[in-house]
Amino acid sequence: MSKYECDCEIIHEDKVNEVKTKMFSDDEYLDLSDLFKMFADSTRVRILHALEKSELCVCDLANLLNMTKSAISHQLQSLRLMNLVKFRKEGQVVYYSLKDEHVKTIIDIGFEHISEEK
Amino acid sequence: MSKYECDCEIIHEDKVNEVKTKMFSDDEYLDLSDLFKMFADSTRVRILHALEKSELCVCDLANLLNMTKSAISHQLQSLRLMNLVKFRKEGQVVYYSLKDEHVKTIIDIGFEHISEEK
DNA sequence: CATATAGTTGAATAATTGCTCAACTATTGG
DNA sequence: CCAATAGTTGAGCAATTATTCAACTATATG
Repeated sequence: MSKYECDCEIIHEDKVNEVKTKMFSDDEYLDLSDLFKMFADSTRVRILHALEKSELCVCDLANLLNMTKSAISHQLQSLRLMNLVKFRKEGQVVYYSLKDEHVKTIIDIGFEHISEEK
Repeated sequence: MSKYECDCEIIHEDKVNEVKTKMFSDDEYLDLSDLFKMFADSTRVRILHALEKSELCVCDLANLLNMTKSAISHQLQSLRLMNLVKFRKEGQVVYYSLKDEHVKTIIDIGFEHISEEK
């Protein structure tokens, strides 16, 4: 079917077919890219990096990043939906923290990559 | 200065100040989020995952993903700019491959994270 | 109960961005 | 030189999205 929508001939059919067997489903790539979208905004990555250092409330994050509570809260909702942060409520205050170690590992490798560019 | 733009009081000033000393510069977070933008689109992440399996030309990728050469080429330009892929030209054919191991590591941890959600 | 603060939420706006389309370059083969 | 194919590139369109704004809930305190 690819042949009908792609605007060129297969150059290396064997290689393409072999790679095709090793690829995942479209849904898995969509899930994966949705996950990385969380790291693809500097506000969210700053939130994640801050939470890596300490549990913080919305107000703390707003002060740290010099942004409104609303802006921070919106981003925290996205991060919650992607299972990257968890929270606990104590009175009026909602404390956020990282859900697991994946976040730290991903950010660390990212920093490693951009450091090597220089 | 934060006090004038943030719409709330600092709740935990000590924690916030401590985290502040551990944070990186705004530019570094911008670079980092730019890097993760490359993984934040399902087309690009499929290209990267395919190149992890084998060196491929633009035509191969277009066939594999059932997209036009133009769309693939545009994405490859972005990936080149972010130093994630390299290429070699052989006649009319341009072969792309991954530039280093960071891509594989980042994708692997991403898959690990979304697999654990189920 | 009234007030103040922490936080959430939905709509709207502005900016970003992925793909298409058309035109272009480069290389190969007749 | 001409035709065909691989690949690139820029403009434009459509869709996505980050932040703002205003209204809202929830909790604590007097």
